[in-house]
Amino acid sequence: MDAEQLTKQKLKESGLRVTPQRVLILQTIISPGQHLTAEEIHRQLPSFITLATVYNNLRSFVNLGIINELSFGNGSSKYEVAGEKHYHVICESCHKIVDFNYPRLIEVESAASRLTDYVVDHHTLEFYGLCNECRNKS
Amino acid sequence: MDAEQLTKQKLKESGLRVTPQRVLILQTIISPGQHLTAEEIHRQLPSFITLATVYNNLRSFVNLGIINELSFGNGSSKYEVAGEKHYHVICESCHKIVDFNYPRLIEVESAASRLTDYVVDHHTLEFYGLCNECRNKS
DNA sequence: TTTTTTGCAAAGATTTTGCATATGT
DNA sequence: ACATATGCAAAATCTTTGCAAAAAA
Repeated sequence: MDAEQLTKQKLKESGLRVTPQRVLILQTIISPGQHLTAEEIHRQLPSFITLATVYNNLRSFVNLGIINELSFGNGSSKYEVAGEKHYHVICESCHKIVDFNYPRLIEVESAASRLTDYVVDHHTLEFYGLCNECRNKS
Repeated sequence: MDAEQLTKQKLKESGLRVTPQRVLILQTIISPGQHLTAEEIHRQLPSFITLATVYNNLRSFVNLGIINELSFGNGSSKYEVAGEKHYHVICESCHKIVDFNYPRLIEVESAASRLTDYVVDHHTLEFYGLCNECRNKS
């Protein structure tokens, strides 16, 4: 089954109608290791797809757990396929994101639950630094 | 030395002019355990201080390392005094933040450096769950 | 044919900016 | 006096929304 079929199936499973817009938006995000902003996704799509449609669908996909939203300080988000859990390493200069596999920090999470009045159910861990290219530039 | 004097000293050390606006803004944030949005800070201040002035100064303070900015998905930030490093536990319902002390994850950071092409210099780790009050509500 | 989705343009929310005026040093 | 900060209103960003027209099931 090719990428288009997979995408369509994913939409059906989620109870969403299969529209060309959705198929194309999802296909753009679906390859692993991609982290795109709404703008970047929109730019890669044929021009009949509106930015508003991109935003609307990204929100649906996030709500249904098909994709993850990564929020940043500048007020914009990046999106990735939901799949294997992993952490992120982010370049402070060009904002490129790379996935990084490491055992989940479940004990730190338990400690957080124990030491605060919260029932903790997940956490986010992001590493910041400089990527190879940006290091060579400066 | 009282809070006002401490605040003024901090401003001078940072090379900033001591204006009443700055003293009041900084005093609002300075007590430990506080995590306020620009709006919340502004609301607590006398009305002669503009929201624009609050934003401008928050940015200066962040750049000078006097305070930390915590960014969120909804596009708004919260601010806290810079001081002892700690992690945060965030309520998914009311967004209340509580500080949480735990040894820094330096080895995970080294692993991130080692396993990616990045030179990592810091990380952020946030725990999400429900606070006591919100749990009792639902 | 019924319900959902799209596109458009307009509105929202948060944050930044330009410039004249006021203030700190 | 001089440089910097403030206030104001307007602009900039990113994202959401209302509603009529279009498309999916």
